Amino acid sequence: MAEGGAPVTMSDVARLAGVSTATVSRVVNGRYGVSASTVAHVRSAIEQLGYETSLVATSLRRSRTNVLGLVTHSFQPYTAEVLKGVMDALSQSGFDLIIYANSDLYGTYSEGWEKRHLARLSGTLTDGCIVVTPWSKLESSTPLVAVDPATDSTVPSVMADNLAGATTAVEHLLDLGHRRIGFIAGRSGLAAALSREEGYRKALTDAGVPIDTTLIGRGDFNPASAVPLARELLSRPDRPTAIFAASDGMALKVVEVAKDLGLSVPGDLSVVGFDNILESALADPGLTTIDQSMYRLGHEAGRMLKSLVCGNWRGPRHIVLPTRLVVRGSTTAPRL
Amino acid sequence: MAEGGAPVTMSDVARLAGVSTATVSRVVNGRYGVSASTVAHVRSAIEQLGYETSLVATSLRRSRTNVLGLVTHSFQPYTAEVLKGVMDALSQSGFDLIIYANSDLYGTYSEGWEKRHLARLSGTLTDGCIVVTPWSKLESSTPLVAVDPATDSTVPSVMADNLAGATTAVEHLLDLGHRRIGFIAGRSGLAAALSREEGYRKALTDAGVPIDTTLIGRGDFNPASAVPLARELLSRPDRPTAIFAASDGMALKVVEVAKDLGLSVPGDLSVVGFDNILESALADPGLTTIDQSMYRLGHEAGRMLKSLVCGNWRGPRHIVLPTRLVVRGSTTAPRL
DNA sequence: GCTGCAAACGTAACCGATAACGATTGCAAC
DNA sequence: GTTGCAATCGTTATCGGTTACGTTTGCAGC
Repeated sequence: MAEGGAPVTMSDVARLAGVSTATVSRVVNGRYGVSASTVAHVRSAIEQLGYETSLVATSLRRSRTNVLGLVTHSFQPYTAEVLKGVMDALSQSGFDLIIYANSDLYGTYSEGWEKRHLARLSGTLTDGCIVVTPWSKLESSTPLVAVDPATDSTVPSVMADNLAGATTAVEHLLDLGHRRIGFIAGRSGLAAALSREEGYRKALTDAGVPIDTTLIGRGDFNPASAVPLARELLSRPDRPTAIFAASDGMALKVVEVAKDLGLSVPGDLSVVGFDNILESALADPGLTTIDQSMYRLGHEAGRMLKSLVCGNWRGPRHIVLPTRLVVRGSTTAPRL
Repeated sequence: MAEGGAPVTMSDVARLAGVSTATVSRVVNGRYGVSASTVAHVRSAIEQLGYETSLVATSLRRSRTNVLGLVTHSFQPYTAEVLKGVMDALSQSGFDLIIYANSDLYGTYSEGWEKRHLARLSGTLTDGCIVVTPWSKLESSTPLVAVDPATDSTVPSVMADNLAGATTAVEHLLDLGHRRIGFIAGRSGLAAALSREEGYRKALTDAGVPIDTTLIGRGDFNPASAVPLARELLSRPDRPTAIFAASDGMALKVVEVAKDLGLSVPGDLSVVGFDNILESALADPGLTTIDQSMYRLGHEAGRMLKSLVCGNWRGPRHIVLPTRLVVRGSTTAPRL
């Protein structure tokens, strides 16, 4: 009966077992004060009708639901990685996870989306939420953890050490002997983009290399945005010998453009990215990049939220995870 | 106030606006019968308190929630593709999507999981559900659509034409001149695995090539399961000149094993997969495969469920989507 | 036989929102 | 002035499950 009638409710069970719904509730929740024979009757009635408690009704009555939420506005590949991390962190914890996705604004993103849906879930359906969004100013009556949040986030958060990662990336190029290093930035206004640019500047400054702002292009993390920027940088007579892009997606586009222009990578141009997405490992040549494990971000966020909900979180409100330089074929020493 | 107190309810709004909750409800739902000035008052109170309707309370009271569910036991990459398809199908439809993921059994899958959670959601929280699971025997009081279901599914479903796809794959190898073609099967008991094996046998039979059962290895769709099978097949003195694997994940492992054994692909061995996952396009050599767009499966499932919920579905109960042969570098004519 | 106590179970209020219904008011038509 | 209709808004039952509280029952102790 895939298209059966009304769902089985607790009162259906109570009627069949000849008891009140209160007793059924006590049996379902394993509470004290029900005789063994009554428990047996009720259980048999539950079995017979195929009864399952309604998440909605329970949520409404109880303050705790043992369900955590995850709210995100889009479903990029990295979101899936975060998700896996969260699920592993919640594994065997007794918490289930609900991911709420809105259809109306998919693609045409508008700020405030998460806020609305957070309010619709928290306090009722979920005991707490993980928010994967670059925007901030979130509030909720239940605990919140933001993954990769905006700069001014007051909400507990988990993010990668973008500053150190970017610094390491550029230091790698400097160590190889590069001095003219271009940079393709991410969308301004995002914490990650800012820190990565700061890391670029810091590494150069620390090495005593003056910063040439004409070597900096403003992308927006969208791979396509890197194409015209790379084309411009690489068409210059005094083109850079290396380019650091604030994301792997943009970095891979840089490689593409370089090849189009007849430049070899890494022979004529070294390229470093940031993120370590799957394509980077499989690309030819492999892309040297900074690994920020989205899986780990999700895992930490899950761990943190779980503890926050249980009221036993003792760690810092903001977690910063280390990054790792992954050297592949896209970088080498510059030609003399 | 990220950690505020109790959530704002409708009666809070009603109190502040000096009206009853009924009036607030009418304003929220844009119903007729409220004076313009009252509407203004209520709206201002809503704004002031930051009120949002509770999904839970609405679900309990109403029969319709405009929320659809998606239940899956694990989060593979292909699940994410399905998800994207579903979300696009639901875009601008007024339906939101909830994905329910259980933590306790993540990894240690047990049958019946979906059934329990379907019961907890349907009839209350969701107006209908998409189920991504190889198991069947599902029931629900609201419409259901299964993606890639088991053989005996009575539930409306969407799946790829596995039989035709597999037949095409093997025909491609036959056309190239191969006659000794190995096969690595998927987990038995799954509809997809069965149909793909049937396609393998059909193509050979149609071509008048006798079936050598010693060339068939039983994997389980898990890439790792293909390793020992490939090793055995390729260590034989009369090793096959081509191998068709029931999934890309397994096919890529076959290529790895072949290389380990000093065989070149496609020189010494042609390999065909099934699925067309991202890695297949990026692998070296590119993997010839059968494209079954998980995105499209999800998209069709979303469209179907939406119509089923609205009661205006006129199509067939079971949708079978065509597949497409994608020829890449991993296949060529056998050496003489 | 009466009291005391605890186990066992039912009753009813409650969670937040909705909708059927009833009550009130305003306004126009006769 | 009265009637009728429609607009407006409050009251209340209701959804399914939980829980504080009250009632009944059984049994031991005096």
